Amino acid sequence: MGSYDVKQEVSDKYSLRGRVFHKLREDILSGKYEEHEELKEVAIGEELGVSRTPVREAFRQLELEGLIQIIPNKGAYVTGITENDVKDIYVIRSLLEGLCARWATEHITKEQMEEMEENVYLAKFHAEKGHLEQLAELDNRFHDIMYEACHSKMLEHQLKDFHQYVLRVRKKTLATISRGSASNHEHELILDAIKDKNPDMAEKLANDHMINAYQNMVKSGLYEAYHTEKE
Amino acid sequence: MGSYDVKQEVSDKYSLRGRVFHKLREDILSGKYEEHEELKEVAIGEELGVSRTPVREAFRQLELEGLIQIIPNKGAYVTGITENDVKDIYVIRSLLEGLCARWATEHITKEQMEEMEENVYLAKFHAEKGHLEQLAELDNRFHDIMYEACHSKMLEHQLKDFHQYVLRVRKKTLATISRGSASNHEHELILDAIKDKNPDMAEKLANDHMINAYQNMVKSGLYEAYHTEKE
DNA sequence: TCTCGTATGATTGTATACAATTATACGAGA
DNA sequence: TCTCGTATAATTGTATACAATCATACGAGA
Repeated sequence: MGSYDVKQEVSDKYSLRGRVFHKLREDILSGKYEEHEELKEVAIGEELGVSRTPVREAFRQLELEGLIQIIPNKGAYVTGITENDVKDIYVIRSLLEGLCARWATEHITKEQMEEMEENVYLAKFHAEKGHLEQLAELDNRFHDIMYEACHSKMLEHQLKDFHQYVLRVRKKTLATISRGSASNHEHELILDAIKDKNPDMAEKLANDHMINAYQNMVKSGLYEAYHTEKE
Repeated sequence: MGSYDVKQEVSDKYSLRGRVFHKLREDILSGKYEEHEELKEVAIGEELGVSRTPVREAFRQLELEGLIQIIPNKGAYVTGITENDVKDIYVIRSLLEGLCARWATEHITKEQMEEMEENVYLAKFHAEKGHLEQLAELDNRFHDIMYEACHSKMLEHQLKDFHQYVLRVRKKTLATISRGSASNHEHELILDAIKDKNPDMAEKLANDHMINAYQNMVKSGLYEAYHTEKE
């Protein structure tokens, strides 16, 4: 594990606040709440069986993630995530994943390199066997390794944030073996570029990898099925 | 104002939580606390004359910003910001400001364009007069306009976050008239590229603008004077 | 002397009570 | 009927009380 554990993993799951935070984020991202809908502390608290305190703390975090807007002494209103937001995130991620790959080329450790190789090798196996669940897991892990390997706390933080943000959408996009297989092949190319100490190539490949992931998502129509808003 | 007011402006200044949040962020960024130093809720509360509740909520926000790390049932520890972090932020910002300029070229409104022109014109005046304070203010505003003009909630959010993050450092870098003047000239070039509907040029100029800002900061030695950590 | 377990204190997690603010409803006056 | 002001209710902001967890100190036993 990297020295910088992303927030969700360290302070969550075992606290009420963390559970509330994740539940609300999931609900907002999955479209349970209407845009501009008001979230009331007591209502959420009762629904989840907790008091207002953890709910309030979760609200503060959601606000910082841009998922809700808190107007002092008034209320909390969901901001939601639109199709355009997702598109924008993928373009931004494309740039940052490229930078990450570039920096990883310079800073990756022997251990990280070995885990990447193992990851790609294993993924190839699961792709052939049609193991979607494992494939998705390995895909996540590949990116996490690269985030850690880039040796930049700031960049790692940003990318993990975005990754979380689009996780639900992304999960569905990998739900086809063909994309999963293609994705893993792209991972392999990025890995080779890093091995060859070719930062330009690594950056470009990582750029393309994100764009491909997005375009596949749009093409496959899985994304539209997920979001049902009118734009 | 844009449709998406950044969090700090909406829910702060008038709440204890907001004040605590800003105070702690300022203290952490300015190096008041040692790295890995523990922040205790009651101590902070007493120091600022508030109860634990607003302190806790501020902690949750600081954690999400990556400035502190909260270990459940243990404590909150400052993460701080190193020279490397600042360098990374500027590189990341360089990419994102470039993307922002590109998108602004496509989406800027007539009103935003006019405000940009006015901004550059005014800044030229204040640069000649040596008005540092106004120059810094206009510089901030120029970037804010561009963030709004790019018409991407996500990108605007990210860039405003980073902007806040390095604000203290940046303020000092503009504290020389020569850089302020050069910076404004670069703004003018970006503005011209946007006016000419030349996204490639706008992107490249915005990239360079950030890199220049960072290099000037390093060269001038203002940054080293600010941070006193051993790396 | 060392180790381990227990007890005590400190600190955070959560719930609740109270204060402040905002929204709404209702009625008086024009 | 309309407007405005007041009263009331609802909601958030803050403080505090209590519960749970963790760290430390101390002493019993080997």
